[in-house]
Amino acid sequence: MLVEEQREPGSDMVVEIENEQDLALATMRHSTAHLMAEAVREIYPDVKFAIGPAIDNGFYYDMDLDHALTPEDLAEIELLMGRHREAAEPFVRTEVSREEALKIFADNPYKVEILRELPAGSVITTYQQGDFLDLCKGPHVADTGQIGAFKLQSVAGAYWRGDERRPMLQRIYGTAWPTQDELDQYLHRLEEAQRRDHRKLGKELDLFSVNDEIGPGLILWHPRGAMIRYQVEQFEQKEQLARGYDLVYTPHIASEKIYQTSGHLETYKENMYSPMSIDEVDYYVKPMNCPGHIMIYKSQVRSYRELPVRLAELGTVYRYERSGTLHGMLRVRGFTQDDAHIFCREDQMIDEIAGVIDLAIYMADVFGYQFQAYLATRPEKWIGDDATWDRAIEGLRRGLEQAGVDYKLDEGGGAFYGPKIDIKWVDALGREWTGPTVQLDFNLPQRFDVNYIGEDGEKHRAVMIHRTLLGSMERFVGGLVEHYAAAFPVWLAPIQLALIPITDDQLPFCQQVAADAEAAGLRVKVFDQKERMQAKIRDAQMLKIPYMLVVGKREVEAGAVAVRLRSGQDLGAIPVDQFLTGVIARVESRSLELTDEVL
RNA sequence: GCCCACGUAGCUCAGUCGGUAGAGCACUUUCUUGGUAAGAAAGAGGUCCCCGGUUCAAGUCCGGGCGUGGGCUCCA
Repeated sequence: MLVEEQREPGSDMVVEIENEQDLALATMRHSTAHLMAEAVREIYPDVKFAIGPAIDNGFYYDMDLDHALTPEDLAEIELLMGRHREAAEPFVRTEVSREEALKIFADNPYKVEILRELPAGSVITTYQQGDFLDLCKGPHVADTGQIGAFKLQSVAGAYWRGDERRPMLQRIYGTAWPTQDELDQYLHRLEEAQRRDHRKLGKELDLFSVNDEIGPGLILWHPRGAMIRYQVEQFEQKEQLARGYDLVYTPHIASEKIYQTSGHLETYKENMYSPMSIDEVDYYVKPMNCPGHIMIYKSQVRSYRELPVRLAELGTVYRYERSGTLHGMLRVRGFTQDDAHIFCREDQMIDEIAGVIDLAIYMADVFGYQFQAYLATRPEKWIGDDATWDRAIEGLRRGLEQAGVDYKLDEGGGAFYGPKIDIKWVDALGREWTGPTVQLDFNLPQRFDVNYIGEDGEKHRAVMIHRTLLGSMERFVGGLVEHYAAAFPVWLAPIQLALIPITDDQLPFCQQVAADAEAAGLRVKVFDQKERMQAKIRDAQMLKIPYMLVVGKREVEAGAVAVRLRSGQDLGAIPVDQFLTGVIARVESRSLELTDEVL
């Protein structure tokens, strides 16, 4: 395993270090954090620094400061940083005893707390550049002149030690790169990400909204967004049926009895909404689909012959998420999971796991994502016994190998009730998204006594696998919007064809083509408003409609359409039949591209 | 929930020192029938997020609430 996570007091590098280059970059970024601290202290001598690690793409420093920092302050700090960089101040490393260090940093409660946690005899290092001295394990670059191009990005609040009961500190985020060119490229990537923001595009293309009066974190799917979701759902459901899953539906509310048995009222209550009383029994809106699926499994005595039982549901759940955590479609309070639970014998476990992974890879391929798998092992708090955990982790490992997937270990990242595989999708911008998860559960089968009758005529505990492929429809479609920058492949595009008559004389022909296309199952919009053709093309372009079919006198006479792609490419006139046949083929093959020799 | 910022027409945003509101797009009507990213004119459209306070006077200042955004924590 190459992943190494360093969490050193006072000099964290909260970042994956996989090679020398990563280390050099992280070192430079961490030094930039010190450079920033030097500048901040020059302006605000009373500042007390907490920790300032390197992170992905940059660094931050947490500080206790009475003055509330503004973006204007950041510009001033940057300016000072530039001067200290030009001065090429050497980073001087000094070893001191813990007692000496406690004296040096006596007026900084954060550094003192860090020091107190270190063993009494340990050797402490400090680094000084200019007249700024900091407690720090290092390493650092030789002098501030070695620091590349940087930019301070934002001020945010952050709890000391990430603990909401501790003081709220101010955190300055920055980014740093070896060269100005790389910095510019990074800033450009950030702009691109903003341009693709699903909240912005969702509004522009009329895909979804949230509404104050409906409530925060609750998504209203508009017709075009709903069409994308519908296509995704139909595709996935059919694929699951083909792979031996059975579809089920379970109620949105359930009595408290089931959540007592499942343990959710003990361990998950803070995420559940207040109950409603029906005939003097408390009913909860479901936060998870598992209990319902378990009751379906348990509705009859199961023989080893009928396993595995794979129950799938697009299950809508509601969870209380704290207001500050809500984010567009990516973090919401009500969402629909593409959930499934597989009940099987232990000897079927590896095949089932491999089967889920195979399906997950297929989904990634269809939507054009790269992916990275993680195997999450036993956390500090856990239930069950060693042997079961070992067999389960081995099962997941062999499932991954059988599916031929490379993976990284996420040591201790499993749930208390079982280990899991997480697959992260890597989108067009190289960002990771929550993707499929395959989770083994030792807890619920025991609580609900989930079993089957074996060949020996005895009861055996069934293995229970939770799995989701897309996660939730909200998060998945939100992610898709950003992945494709809302330029959806034809099979997903809410509107696939724009019919654009040049004058009203071509309107009847356009309406006929539209009717033919719709009869063939395509989604069409005729641009019949009283506007010039250029304006209609612009409208269609803004909606990112894959194919714009311009029809003038020449096309009507030829029984053709002039095909313009949303890329701006002009394919010229194509006979209507030939064009429709080509598009239908692309829809059926779920092609990610709009053209090839067929069109 | 916590820290910071923000909330003005359907959308994107102006609004100076406190003197009761503006643009572009979209919408409606009229004119225009135009060959690959916006033809022209007119009209309509407002609880300036909500509640309270200061003031002769509040979109503007102050307090509280709600919502949104950037983070912390958490997560599908």
